Amino acid sequence: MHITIAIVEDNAGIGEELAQIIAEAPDCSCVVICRNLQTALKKIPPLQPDVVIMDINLPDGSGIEGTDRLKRLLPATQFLMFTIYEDNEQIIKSLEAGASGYLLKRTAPEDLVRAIREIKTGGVPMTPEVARKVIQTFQRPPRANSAESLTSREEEILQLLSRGMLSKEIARELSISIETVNSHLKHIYGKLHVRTRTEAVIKFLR
Amino acid sequence: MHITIAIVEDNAGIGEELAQIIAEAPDCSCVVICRNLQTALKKIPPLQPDVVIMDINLPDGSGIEGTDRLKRLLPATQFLMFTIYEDNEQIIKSLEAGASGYLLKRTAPEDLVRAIREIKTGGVPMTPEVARKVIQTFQRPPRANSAESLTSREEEILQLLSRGMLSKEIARELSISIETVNSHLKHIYGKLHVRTRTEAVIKFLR
DNA sequence: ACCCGCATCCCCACTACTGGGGATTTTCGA
DNA sequence: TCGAAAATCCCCAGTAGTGGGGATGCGGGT
Repeated sequence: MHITIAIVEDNAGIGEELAQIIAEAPDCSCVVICRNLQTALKKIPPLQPDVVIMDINLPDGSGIEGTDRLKRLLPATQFLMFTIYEDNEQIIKSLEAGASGYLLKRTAPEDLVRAIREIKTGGVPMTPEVARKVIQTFQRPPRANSAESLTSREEEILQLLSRGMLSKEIARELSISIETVNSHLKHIYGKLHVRTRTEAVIKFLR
Repeated sequence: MHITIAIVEDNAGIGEELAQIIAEAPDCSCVVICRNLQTALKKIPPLQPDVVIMDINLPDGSGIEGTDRLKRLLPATQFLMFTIYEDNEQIIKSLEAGASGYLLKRTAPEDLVRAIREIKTGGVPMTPEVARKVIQTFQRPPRANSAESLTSREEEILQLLSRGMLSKEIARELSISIETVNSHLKHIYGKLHVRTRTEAVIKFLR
């Protein structure tokens, strides 16, 4: 089960080093090293590698953008980000673009090879810190105490609101008049400190 | 560096088995086994365990709800879901409730102990399949056949829309007229098959 | 018995949004 | 270079939403 790998990394030294590490693994081989996005977009698609190791900081654009473009052309290829950035923004954007793994550049050689094998077999190689950041995006930030609590009726209406229903439809659903719905909405807006239903829904959906 | 563990599991057999596995690890000890949510909510907080192993299917409620409640009382405690459910819904809800790990019940004993150590030291133990499902929630689902793709300008406007901005504000932000914004909105609604901005935002926020 | 919060309903004026129509210029790929 | 798609702007009629105001009745607690 041989794994073919493409590297996108602008720093020649690091690129060589990665290729070296990969070459030493019996089941892996590096098929190309690209120093910028343009080259990557041209050379990688026809090679159809199993895995692409992608740096984020590239001279002619972001590796995230590159991942996004390449993933559309190569849906079966796995993308492993390899970067110094460990902020939430970069991590999440990478995943959104289609990456399935995220390593920091301080990763040890043996861990890199392990990550390549892992991503190929359906795993999600990430450093523990990165994984924590990812799952934290799911967790509700500590409830803002500025938001006064809604009554049960108000919550019920907010729930329906967040399904995209019009006031008219909510009124029909709850068998009350539209005036009442709008009255509840006024109170909801006041408590959530928003001015439109869309803002209210956004807050509700976090 | 001893790790104290609480188990919430309604099935007596499985609970005992877990406790047994934990007892065999030199650095772990199980401080309590709870067979339902009510007991867990009463007995676990004063014990302040390092890790809680939580089943999802409990006789008097969901382990997800239990995690949510307990995590508020024990923010430093790590929650490891241990369940047969591997559908997206349960996984995501668990993470939202505050869980930091998610194992399936077919996990081997040695993997369980490894997961406990991992979650304690800031990692995110998950089976590869579960991890894939998690990161897939970030990835644009393969463009729904019915949903035509938005142009970059349309996406940009949808982005601002999802921040709760009025058409007027979007126009000012992008230095274009409100008519243009509304024109883009019409196209967005058509492509997303919605009739209001709130619905569009809901779809955009998934 | 009284008050207060909640839910209900109503009115009004104003603003914002929706959904038709059409028009022009710019951009970009075949 | 030609044409299609995108982005820009405009008008209009109708609908929906926002933000004031006030009113009634119900139930819980002091």
